[in-house]
Amino acid sequence: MAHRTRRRIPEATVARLPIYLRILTEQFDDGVTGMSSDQLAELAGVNAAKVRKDLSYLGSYGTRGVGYEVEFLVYQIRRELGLTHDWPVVIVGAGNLGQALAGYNGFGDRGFPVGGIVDVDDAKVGSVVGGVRVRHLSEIGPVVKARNISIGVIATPGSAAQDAADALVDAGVTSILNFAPTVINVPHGISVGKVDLAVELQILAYHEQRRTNAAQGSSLVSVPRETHRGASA
Amino acid sequence: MAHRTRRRIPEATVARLPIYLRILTEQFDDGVTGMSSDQLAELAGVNAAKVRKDLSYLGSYGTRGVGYEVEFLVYQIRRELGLTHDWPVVIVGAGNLGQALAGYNGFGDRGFPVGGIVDVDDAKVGSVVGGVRVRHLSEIGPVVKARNISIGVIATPGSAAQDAADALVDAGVTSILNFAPTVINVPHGISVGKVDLAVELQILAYHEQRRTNAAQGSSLVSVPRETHRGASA
DNA sequence: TCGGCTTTGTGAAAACGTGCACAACCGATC
DNA sequence: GATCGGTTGTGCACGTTTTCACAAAGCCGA
Ligand SMILES: NC(=O)c1ccc[n+]([C@@H]2O[C@H](COP(=O)([O-])OP(=O)(O)OC[C@H]3O[C@@H](n4cnc5c(N)ncnc54)[C@H](O)[C@@H]3O)[C@@H](O)[C@H]2O)c1
Ligand SMILES: NC(=O)c1ccc[n+]([C@@H]2O[C@H](COP(=O)([O-])OP(=O)(O)OC[C@H]3O[C@@H](n4cnc5c(N)ncnc54)[C@H](O)[C@@H]3O)[C@@H](O)[C@H]2O)c1
Repeated sequence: MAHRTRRRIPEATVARLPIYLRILTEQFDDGVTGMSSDQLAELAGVNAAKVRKDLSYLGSYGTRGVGYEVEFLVYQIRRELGLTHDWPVVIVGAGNLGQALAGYNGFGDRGFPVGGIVDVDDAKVGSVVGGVRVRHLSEIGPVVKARNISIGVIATPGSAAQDAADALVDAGVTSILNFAPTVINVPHGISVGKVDLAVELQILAYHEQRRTNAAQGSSLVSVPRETHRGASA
Repeated sequence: MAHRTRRRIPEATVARLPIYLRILTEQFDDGVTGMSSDQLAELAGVNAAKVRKDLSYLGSYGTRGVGYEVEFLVYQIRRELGLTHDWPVVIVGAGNLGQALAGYNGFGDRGFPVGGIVDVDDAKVGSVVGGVRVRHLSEIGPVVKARNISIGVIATPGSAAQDAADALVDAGVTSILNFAPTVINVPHGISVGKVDLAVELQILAYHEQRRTNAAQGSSLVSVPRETHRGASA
């Protein structure tokens, strides 16, 4: 019987499964066939209970008193994440980043081969990067359809990111990974992931700043902030 | 009234402040001087109440019935994030990614100039990328101290990431941004951020897979991970 | 000064995520 | 076949984050 609702995995868990997967794959390649949640937790840098709860969403695939069979777990995680087949991606923007990504093997190696690259710059159209010929943005539709691509990567300047997103959606892509430092709007039902370097660095800066403030200031400080009046600054 | 403990901003808020900051800065450059939480929320793709609560951690800097003064808010966010001065970074690994990062202006433009690059490959040591000369990893200590660097970026292969992290920590760096697909161990008190391409793509693959499963299966609504924009408006 | 309109700031509730603790269970050993 | 050490799977309590909803507050025109 089909379940009434398809098992839904918490977003936080989905974000950790790829990490478990990578560790388990490495361990298996090293000849490790079985692991406990404690060992996996250690390698992943998380709590063991969290590992068990995460894995429990896949089903009860562990053996009490023993642990998990690595190969089987790899298979289950791959299945759950939809990694049983390749997901070709199309890259929009063949600049520094786009070229680096296209040439990066860790991309195709993990089941995400570059199925196409497009740009608007005629100087770049026609050149070959990472073994793929750069096409013009206007050809994105056929490119996407030819390989049945559903994931797009935006590597354009921020000012062109929304255009790129629109073009991707028009072409039929339903998931987007955005490297441009811009919030993009997409219709309902399209998934968007983002990688924003400046945000990551600024988060680190915040912690750095707290650290130094805490070190030099006395620990009892309260910030005497005024009620902010006419701060026309 | 006065809190004994230093104001602590929730991590989720810290992660959004850089986005608000970027939007506000752009708007200010476009001549916008005032904004309501609704407008900012629209541009940031989040809920307006969340914007207000986030900003309230900085203090009460809005004006009821009017909104926020953009320039003042920019100043306050920058101050809170510790962006009132530059944070030079040291890059470990001068390969494809390391060179792309070093040559990327959006890095220094936002207050994170590349203060040094190190590698172990003698063929790369001595060359100049992004205006900075590549030094040997063994010189990382002096490089870090010379410019009082506290943030390090790992752009080595995964197999060398832990070594790179250890070298960074030894050199005195207290925050690390890791681009290698490896979990790194660091002593207590060191902040670590990570950017993992494969993880992001695999999260998208999961949602893609659910979508297609749902389409052929029952009529259950799938909830995308991070979709913005209402259809109307 | 007043009242109507707008928007903030924030309590409180709901939703989500984490970690403890332990019963249930497995395999091994005697 | 009973006992034992070891590990899973999960109920529960706790912490964090999001969202709602509304009183308080500012602005403006009458
Ligand atoms: N270079 C890095 O190390 C780095 C790191 C992090 C983030 N980023 C971000 O990645 C994006 C790209 O960076 P980059 O260094 O590759 O820039 P780049 O200028 O080298 O490349 C941008 C490319 O996009 C193309 N382009 C412009 N408008 C387009 C459009 N509408 N459709 C298709 N292509 C279009 C341009 O022709 C160019 O080839 C930027 O948003 C940047 O902020 C770059
Ligand atoms: N290239 C990309 O587009 C891309 C994208 C995302 C993530 N990554 C990740 O970034 C990392 C680097 O990728 P890359 O393509 O630049 O690889 P790369 O092989 O081009 O460069 C790696 C560099 O690190 C140096 N190195 C090796 N061991 C070192 C050590 N112990 N200390 C200092 N330097 C050392 C090597 O000499 C080399 O110059 C990898 O972990 C990769 O998975 C790359």
